[in-house]
Amino acid sequence: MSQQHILTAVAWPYANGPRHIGHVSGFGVPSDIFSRYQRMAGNKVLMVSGTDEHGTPIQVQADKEGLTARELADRYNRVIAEDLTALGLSYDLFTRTTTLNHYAVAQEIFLGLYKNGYIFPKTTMGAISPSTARTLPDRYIEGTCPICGYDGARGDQCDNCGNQLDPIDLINPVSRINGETPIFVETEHFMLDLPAFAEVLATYLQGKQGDWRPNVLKFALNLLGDIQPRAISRDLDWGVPIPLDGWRDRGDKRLYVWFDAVIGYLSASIEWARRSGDPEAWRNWWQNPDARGYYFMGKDNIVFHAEIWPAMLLGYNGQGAKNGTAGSLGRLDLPSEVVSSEFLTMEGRKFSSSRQVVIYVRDFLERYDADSLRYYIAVAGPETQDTDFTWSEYLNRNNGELVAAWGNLVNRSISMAAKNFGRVPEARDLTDADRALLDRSRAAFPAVGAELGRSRFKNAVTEAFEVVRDANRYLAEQEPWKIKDDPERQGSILHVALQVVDDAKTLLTPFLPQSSNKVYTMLGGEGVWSGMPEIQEVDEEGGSSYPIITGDYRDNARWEHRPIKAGIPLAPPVRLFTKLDPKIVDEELARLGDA
RNA sequence: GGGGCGGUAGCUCAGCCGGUCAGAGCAGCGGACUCAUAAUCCGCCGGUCGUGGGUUCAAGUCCCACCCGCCCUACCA
Repeated sequence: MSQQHILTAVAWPYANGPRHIGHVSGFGVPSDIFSRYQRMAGNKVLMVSGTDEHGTPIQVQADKEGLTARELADRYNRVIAEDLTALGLSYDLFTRTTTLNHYAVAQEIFLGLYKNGYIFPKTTMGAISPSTARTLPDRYIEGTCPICGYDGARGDQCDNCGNQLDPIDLINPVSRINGETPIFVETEHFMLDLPAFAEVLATYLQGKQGDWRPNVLKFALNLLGDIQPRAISRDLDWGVPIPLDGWRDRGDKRLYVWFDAVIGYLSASIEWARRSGDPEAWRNWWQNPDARGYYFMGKDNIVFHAEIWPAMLLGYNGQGAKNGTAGSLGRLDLPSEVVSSEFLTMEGRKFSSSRQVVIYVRDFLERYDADSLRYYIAVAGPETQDTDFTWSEYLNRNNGELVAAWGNLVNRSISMAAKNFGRVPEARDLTDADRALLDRSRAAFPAVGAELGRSRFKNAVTEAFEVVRDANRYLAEQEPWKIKDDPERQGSILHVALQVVDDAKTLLTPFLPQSSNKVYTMLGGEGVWSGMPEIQEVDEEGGSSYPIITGDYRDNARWEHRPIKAGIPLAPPVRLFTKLDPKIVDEELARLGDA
């Protein structure tokens, strides 16, 4: 097998509240399916992420709840980490942006860019709140539109006439946070010189032709058309300090949250290496021409991952128009692939926490199984276009596909064999039909694997399920229950069926790790088949502690057919999935807001 | 305002470079079977592929316009 180093960089969930199933359908589940497959295929995967905890929205939410930003971040960091663990997402490290390590790495990247001349200061006009002295971002200001007279216009745009606005032009501008009138003052910020990377970014992106999903590539290339310098600092006290003399100790200037958040991929890799006992190990994924970096996110993040983050890396490496030299970490690799998902909607509407058009991961998992949600997202999620989540569709998928097709295949095969033989029977004198099914299931490994390798999860899971359907058809045709007078033939049929169940279990492991582990055990497997993540409490330098997600994924799962052994004892099967009562559809719909 | 994505059977969705591309699953209808969480298997029904033009021997599949849904973005002045 290939033994390639693969970095799975998963978008960082924002810690201003719990995450809903739309969020995890965009970054969480796809990235985990991908990582589990890559590990099974023999590659060395490093899957990292964490909570994104800086920025104005966190501060605003904290003010609303009467907490400090840090307290709010602590709360939701823990909630999110627990939810992602419950979903079975196999992070090597899920950390957070408020660690000392992250601050240090983010500042190092800033300094590298600064020294190479890709960051410059600039004075602009900004709105601040007189009572708190905090800056108000444009979208937190509203007033009357100077163009159409609409009185609910936001500082950045009028929702009524669609025109772009400058908050300073609004008539009667007020803060959306507390209603007071903002004042406009000069403020100095640092800008990232994105135009200096236009050329090299174009070359980089052109090289991805045929590799990335076309919509992502087209979008990214298009951005280069009018690329502009972008502010990477904010007037805020909650964030990473700016590591320059005269700025470092200022309480009112911080790095822009997006600037520090994308650096998390690197800082988390470094933190993982330190915790693994080999502090230099991260370099295998970041400074290795044979390594590949896959970034998973929702479509709203493409600009940050396909343009800004590559530009930051290029600048740090000294590879932009102004050249320069690599910083102290050394030259860093750019993303190999940016895998963007579209958006999930909820019963035909946008997810909206305030309108209660939402189902949080936690609430979902209190009532339903993680594998069941993972399956829905894999087979019906927003992979290449927006898709709609409906409870009735979820019920149908769960009951019709997981329970009736796959769960039932496992159940009928094992219980028949357990009842009649008490063990895996011998296979003798295989017929053409037997061989056809066995060949077919074995051939699914390269086919399904190819789809997984290019992040086509919907195709992959559909193809894996074809094996399940073929196996059910095989049993219907062979009718092993009718030939009790010929135990040899009956045993052969059941042996074939169990072999294909075992193959299908392997093929479905990236999607359904928990239930696949059950099948593994039922068929006599020992040890851990597919490793599951766990929360660990770790200490920060200086005393405080925080939860991380990590896990031991050196498990037995391999992406290959394995012959099952005749004679292995079989017990009556346990049920893999829970059949849902149709009435849950109305119950869940009743929980949604009307709006 | 600019850019992007999508609009395919009742439902959820596949359809890459134009020519078995008109598909899958579910639902519905009719059969078979009983090992299995009344699960499974077979068959049938079902779409002028958002609208209107155009290119082509040939267009969901390319071009133009329009309608609808969604996403991103707006420096400086």
